[in-house]
Amino acid sequence: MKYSGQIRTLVAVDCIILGFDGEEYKLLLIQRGFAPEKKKWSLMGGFIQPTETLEEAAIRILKQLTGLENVYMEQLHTFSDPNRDPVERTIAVAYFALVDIQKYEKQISKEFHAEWFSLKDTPELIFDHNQMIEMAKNRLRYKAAFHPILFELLPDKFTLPQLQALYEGLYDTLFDRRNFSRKLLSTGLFIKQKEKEKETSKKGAFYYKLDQDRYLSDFQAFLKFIPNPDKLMYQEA
Amino acid sequence: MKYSGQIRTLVAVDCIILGFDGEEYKLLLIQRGFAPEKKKWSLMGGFIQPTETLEEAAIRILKQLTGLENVYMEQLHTFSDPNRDPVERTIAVAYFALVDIQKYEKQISKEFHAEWFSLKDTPELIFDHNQMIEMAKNRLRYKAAFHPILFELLPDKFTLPQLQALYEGLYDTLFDRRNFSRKLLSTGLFIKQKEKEKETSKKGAFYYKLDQDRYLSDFQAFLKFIPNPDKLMYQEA
DNA sequence: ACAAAAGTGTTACACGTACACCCATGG
DNA sequence: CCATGGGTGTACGTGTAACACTTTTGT
Repeated sequence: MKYSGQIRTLVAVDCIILGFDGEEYKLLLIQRGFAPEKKKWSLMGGFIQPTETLEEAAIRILKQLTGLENVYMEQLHTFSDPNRDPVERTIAVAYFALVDIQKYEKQISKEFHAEWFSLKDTPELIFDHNQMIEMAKNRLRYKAAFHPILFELLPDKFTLPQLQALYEGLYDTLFDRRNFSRKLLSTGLFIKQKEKEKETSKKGAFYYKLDQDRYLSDFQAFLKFIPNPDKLMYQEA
Repeated sequence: MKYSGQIRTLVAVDCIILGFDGEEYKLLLIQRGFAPEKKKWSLMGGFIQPTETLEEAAIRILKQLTGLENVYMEQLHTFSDPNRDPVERTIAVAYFALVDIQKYEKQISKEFHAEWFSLKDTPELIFDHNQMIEMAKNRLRYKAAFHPILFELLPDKFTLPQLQALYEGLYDTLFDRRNFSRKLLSTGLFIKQKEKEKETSKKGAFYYKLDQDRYLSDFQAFLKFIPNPDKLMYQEA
């Protein structure tokens, strides 16, 4: 039995993959290998398969095209302009992913004509992909303001200066060193390491690691609006 | 020209319509008129048509089934479990809408077997609709904590006690009257009216109206996390 | 006159912000 | 030994939370 009198459409998944190289935000793009718009830069994308969910499709596509696995990913928005794809009507569900750029930088570039671009200087992309990226940027800014999410972009060990550069880059602002470190450390999410990073400065900066347990349990901690937020539970999904 | 070798699927739109009757949050449901699950309660839904966007489909469906127009609506999430609809694979894009329950209460109920249910006591719905509602609840709580959005649920004129009940209902908490009114009035979003509402109390409570201009321009004002948020622009879409 | 709900004022505390100094190290 | 960047401490102001009293009016 089927529903009658209704149209069926293609459903695509597009992944916005963001990284941070220590100085600025990066976006992973590929050169589209088939028509239309062949050779033009594009988000990683593909069509959903009969037995998988959108999440599974996004994970599959990410792995196929980049080798990346176990990365932070969330559904962003579904795009549906009837003419967004000139070939045939296609609904596109956009996901955005946050990855540790160093961990994967090498293996990616060769195999699939993939390349990291500066997020501030994104080329013109196919279809509505530029719009998707705009939305992803906004979502990330929004979410990072309340949730400890940006650590997904850093290596396991990172320094406070690195962390600060990460936040400063996202909001295009400068933070006071002292206030920044106090605020971040007061969350109790970080474990100070004994080693120092000595590449970038003479004194060296201590490494920190994320306290994974607290990270997972405190992810929701944010609401100033509610008097006693401790008693409430929030989750977006 | 078409993309070859790919499946096409049905795409449905489901609307989660929320209201507030002065005491509690309400949810508008209809009795499904066709198989499967005929007669079971369901969200308002329908299939996307060839030349419309998802947004347009949501607006169309809302109007067809309820007569409602010009209401607050935003895309919530896209659901894609391969077996979520037993008849045939269907991707569902959920939207949630906030409506002034009084404005439309009467005209709805008769025509389409629609009914308001208490949000706290939602019946068992078809497919994954209960899950959609859960997500809508969370999204609303999340968003209302930072954005002046709940006014969409109130009539043009409303009192501070009503407003407080609205917030208390959403977060299932009690607020201090004095602090609450100070905080809300300090936003400058409200215009005090000369008339009072005298039904519910002896003294009567002054009516307020939303300052539409400020409402639209201050909608983004929220971020505590960033030192000088005035200089930044945020928007989710 | 009293009860019930609306409206306003004050104070203490916490948090965010601004700002100055000390520390460690490589050249 | 000095320049550079990392780390810590303190004072001030703003905003939030806790709390008590007055006002209005129907019965």
